[in-house]
Amino acid sequence: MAKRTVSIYDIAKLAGVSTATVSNVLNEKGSYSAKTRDVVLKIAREQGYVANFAAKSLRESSTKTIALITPDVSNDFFSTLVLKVEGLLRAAGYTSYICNTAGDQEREAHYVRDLVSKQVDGFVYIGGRTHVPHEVASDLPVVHIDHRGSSGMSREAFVDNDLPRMGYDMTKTLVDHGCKRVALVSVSASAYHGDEQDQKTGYVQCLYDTDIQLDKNLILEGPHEQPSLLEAAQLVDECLDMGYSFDGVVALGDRVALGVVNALKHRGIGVGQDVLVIGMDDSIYSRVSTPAISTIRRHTSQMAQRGVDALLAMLHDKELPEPRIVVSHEVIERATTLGA
Amino acid sequence: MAKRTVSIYDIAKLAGVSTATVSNVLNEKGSYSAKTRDVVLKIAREQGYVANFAAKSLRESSTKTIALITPDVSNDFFSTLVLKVEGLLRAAGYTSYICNTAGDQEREAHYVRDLVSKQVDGFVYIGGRTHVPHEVASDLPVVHIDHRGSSGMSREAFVDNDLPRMGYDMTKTLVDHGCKRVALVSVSASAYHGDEQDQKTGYVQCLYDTDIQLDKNLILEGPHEQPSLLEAAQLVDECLDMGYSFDGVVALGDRVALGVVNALKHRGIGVGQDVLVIGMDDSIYSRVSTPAISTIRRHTSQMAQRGVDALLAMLHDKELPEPRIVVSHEVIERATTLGA
DNA sequence: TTGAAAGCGATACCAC
DNA sequence: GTGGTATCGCTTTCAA
Repeated sequence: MAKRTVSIYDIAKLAGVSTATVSNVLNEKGSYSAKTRDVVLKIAREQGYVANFAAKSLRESSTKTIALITPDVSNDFFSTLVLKVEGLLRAAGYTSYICNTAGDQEREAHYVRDLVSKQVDGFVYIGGRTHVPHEVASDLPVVHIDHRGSSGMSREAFVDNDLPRMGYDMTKTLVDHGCKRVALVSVSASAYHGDEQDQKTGYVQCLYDTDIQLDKNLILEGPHEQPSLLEAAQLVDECLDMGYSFDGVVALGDRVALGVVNALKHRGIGVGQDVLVIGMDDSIYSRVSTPAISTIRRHTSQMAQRGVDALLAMLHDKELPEPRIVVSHEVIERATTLGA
Repeated sequence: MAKRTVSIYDIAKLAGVSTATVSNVLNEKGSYSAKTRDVVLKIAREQGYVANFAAKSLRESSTKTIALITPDVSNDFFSTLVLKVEGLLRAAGYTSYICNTAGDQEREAHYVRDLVSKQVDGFVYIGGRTHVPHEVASDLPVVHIDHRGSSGMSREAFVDNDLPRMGYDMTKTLVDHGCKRVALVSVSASAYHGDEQDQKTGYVQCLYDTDIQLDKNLILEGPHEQPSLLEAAQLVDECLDMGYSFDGVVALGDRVALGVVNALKHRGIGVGQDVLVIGMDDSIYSRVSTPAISTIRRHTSQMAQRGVDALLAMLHDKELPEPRIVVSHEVIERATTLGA
């Protein structure tokens, strides 16, 4: 293990050739004899040579690196998307830089600056709601996946679900099972307050379409200060303590749904019988629950694929076929709406 | 928003000074008049100037970037550690590169090569078990947190828990509550087979110390092919189906514990009454469960802190006070050992 | 206080 | 097939 980092120049000297030739061999470009190639490769291996990425990207003004910006990697839904996007990018020869903003706009702005400085080739926003214009001299392509907001860049694409329809379908599922009083529970991080208004629109619309009277007391919205699980349980408790009742719950998020289920179980209310519950995102939380929670599957593979496709198209300066992509979703029914 | 990326040279020309002066102003180094500073800063801001990181790190041969290598960011315990380490490093002026190896040694080797090429200043391994010697010319400091394996680098530090003692304490907790037949359930990723042997040692030792006969039929070990939750449930089912019985379960991991709890509940066995269960890591899984699962808290903040301290010490070429750091753990009792 | 110029490591054009 | 050399953007030394 050499102490000092070995450069292309060292290889050239040891091999008795020029740096140009070494570069050619190492990158399999240009032409060189088989003998030269063997010598160069052998010496490079012996010396533990690794190309200096800084020099390379300075010269090529490209890093083959994409920044993934997400508010919360500990959120199962986001992290799934992040992992899928990362995998697809890797397959396309790009490295990903995963940035966790924790919903902090200032931190995000700082990140963006840093990333532009680090010469990333593009941005992918995954989840959340931010509006941090990129106030730096760059013209990088940006893709937003399940992300409300714009970067102000000229080359942007958006991949999303039809959120109002999602809220509609969740509500409709409960109504179809006979629910007459459907509550809505939503816990949003303070930084994203109002994050889930689109789903709420669908909820309201569905109630209207099915001639169910909207009851404002059944719209339970809370900030995301403690874990959303506890927050949700608390909202349900408060609602019931005040004497309101419901026979169905649309929970905007599986974690929220799990909190609701726990609170109901705790009160001896039959989840899946007395009260039906549906969550959102088909995350681990909906599956570990007993009873298992009905939810909305959002087709993350497709979202990741479409997003990466759009990004690659922009990176290669191709025509963008569709700047706003809508991916379908699907209702997954489990015990909390089907009963035992 | 300028189209072309603006360099220090552009700023210098516009400000009517030299690049050296611009560099000084921007880095608050050397000396310059207040007037020069104001002009330079104003122009830099107007032009949306961002330093080219590649050029900077090429010149300084330091990137102020640390690579964090972890097998599985979707594991709550690892991701907590990753986030804490990242936070501490950020506070110290370092950026983190988060690398998810998925337990794949080849992928890890590839990563390491890439990271050395990218001129990271150091490595932190978080979790898992790998032994990928760094076969590249570098002499970077490496810290291992809850990670079995060595990089072969000359400057290394290790932060860990006392794993045998952990297994011992888990088992002892159950025995202290009166358990006589204690099962051990372990689900390890195939890549890390035998990952949890250390805890098993403690389990065996505890049984020996408390005069409980070790029953090999109660040691349930499975590979981690499907989600460990299901795997664990299946192991429990198989064991019971074969007619073996137990009154306590040491589950090596909270996800495993949750699977065990679900399987037992499903059979109508009173968890916390008929059978006591203890998990490990104090992750989200132990808290979302009903009944809540007793577990081992591993003091991740302290692990992160000690690890980062060691890394910074090595980066600054200080004396390393302690190459092998052992962090304490703590038994957290909840409903699965305390009953309702 | 300011500036000219060398050099970090790799690439690529253009001679040979 | 091979090599000399300008170049990417920035920092830093040394002189002015």
